[in-house]
Amino acid sequence: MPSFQTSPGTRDILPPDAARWREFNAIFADTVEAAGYGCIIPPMFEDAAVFHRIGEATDVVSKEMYDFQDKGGRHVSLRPEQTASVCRAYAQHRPTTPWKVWYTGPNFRYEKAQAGRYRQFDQVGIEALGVYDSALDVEVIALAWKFYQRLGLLNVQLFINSLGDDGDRERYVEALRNYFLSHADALTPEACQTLNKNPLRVLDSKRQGDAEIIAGAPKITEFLSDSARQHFEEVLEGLRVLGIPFTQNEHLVRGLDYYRRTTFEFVSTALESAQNAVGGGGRYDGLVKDLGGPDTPGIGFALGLDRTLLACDAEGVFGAPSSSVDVFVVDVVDGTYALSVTSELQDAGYSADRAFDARSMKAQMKSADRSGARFAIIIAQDEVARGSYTIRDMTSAQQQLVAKGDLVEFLTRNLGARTPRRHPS
RNA sequence: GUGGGCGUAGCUCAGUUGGUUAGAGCGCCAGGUUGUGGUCCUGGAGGUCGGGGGUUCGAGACCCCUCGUUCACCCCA
Repeated sequence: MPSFQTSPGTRDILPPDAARWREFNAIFADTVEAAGYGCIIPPMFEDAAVFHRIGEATDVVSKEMYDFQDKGGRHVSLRPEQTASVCRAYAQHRPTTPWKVWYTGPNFRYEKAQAGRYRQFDQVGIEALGVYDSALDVEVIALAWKFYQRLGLLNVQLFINSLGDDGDRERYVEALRNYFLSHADALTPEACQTLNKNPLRVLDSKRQGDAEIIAGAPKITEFLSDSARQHFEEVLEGLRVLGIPFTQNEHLVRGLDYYRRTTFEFVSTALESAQNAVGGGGRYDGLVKDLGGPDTPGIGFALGLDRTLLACDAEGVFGAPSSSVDVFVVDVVDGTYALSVTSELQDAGYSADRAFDARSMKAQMKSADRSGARFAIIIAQDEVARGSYTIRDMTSAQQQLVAKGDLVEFLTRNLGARTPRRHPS
């Protein structure tokens, strides 16, 4: 056993998996930037009070916060999500609206790890602030849907619900509380505890014993104001226009207290583990105001990177990219030729690797094979004397001599032209 | 936080009712007429059996504690 290993709920993402993560983020960025969302990078920790706005009664705040006092006595917390940070950023910088941003990065929750759940977990997401229009709800949901499609996921189901406005939500919660209290003897003890903290979340119970009572509970739809109801209808109609299939679920309440009106969740039906929600989001029209900013509507979603990749595995799509270099330089002279040839080829835009420690030609060829390189460039005394290097095509095993000054031209002919990525001047 | 399963080589795992120097496959390294990979053959390196305590003449096997991991609950992505 090694002396040190990763802390519980954290892990190393090694190659080639990390390359897969990068690809995941790149596809996400392409998808949402095409709709006008700009990248935002909020800090990984901030004043714990920012996150308390998520809701004191939520598990995320009451028992999962990674909070501590810093050396200056400030009470800070590692972010458990990024929505609150984005709203804090909006209140702090007051950008013009609509303000549409996207993010990626790790979040932290002190939970016990299990399949698809970690203490440090990555999410990608978008937030759009300053717009009440239901068309924005549709755009946000559609972008998540589009992204899943681009990954190749087929077995993702969209559940959607409306929690109404502030007043609707309060009246509904009250009605639920009364209903559940009158049936408290038939509920599981766990559900009764939840009832004390937040009656809404009793609806979320997966326990068999609660199913019957929940089925008879009042429906949110009966409490929606006319404007909230109309807004919701418009969202559903927009989804139909785009041909995005959805299932209305009146029990979808989600665990964060700031949600208003539209809430939605993406569930992978390919996942057999308990954590099968791969993404979720909704409107949070009061959150910016709660954080001391102007009364500003907002909507967004977050997708769990780890879970979405688990879903990809379950469906056999979006595998880790195969990593390979263009050429592998085998130098059995003294290693200095490999040094300059790899450098020269890299400057020309080709990826080139080599072996170290003056290993035998056989050993170097083995490394060349493992590197996945299409060509091995072999340099021994003979080649040095001739000023031409042996190039071996690793797939056909054909070899030929190429003058050392013609290497780039040879690769251009066989692999296509390349130029290294540079910052445009 | 609660409950169940599991910790033996880098990886996947064997290891008989407790009994000598703990094994295999894969991977890695080195050889197989010294200029050549992917197949094959031979050899080699690599383990304080998660850690600590206990029972015993003797523990990788049994007991306790602990740490880690995994699955589930709770909750969430």
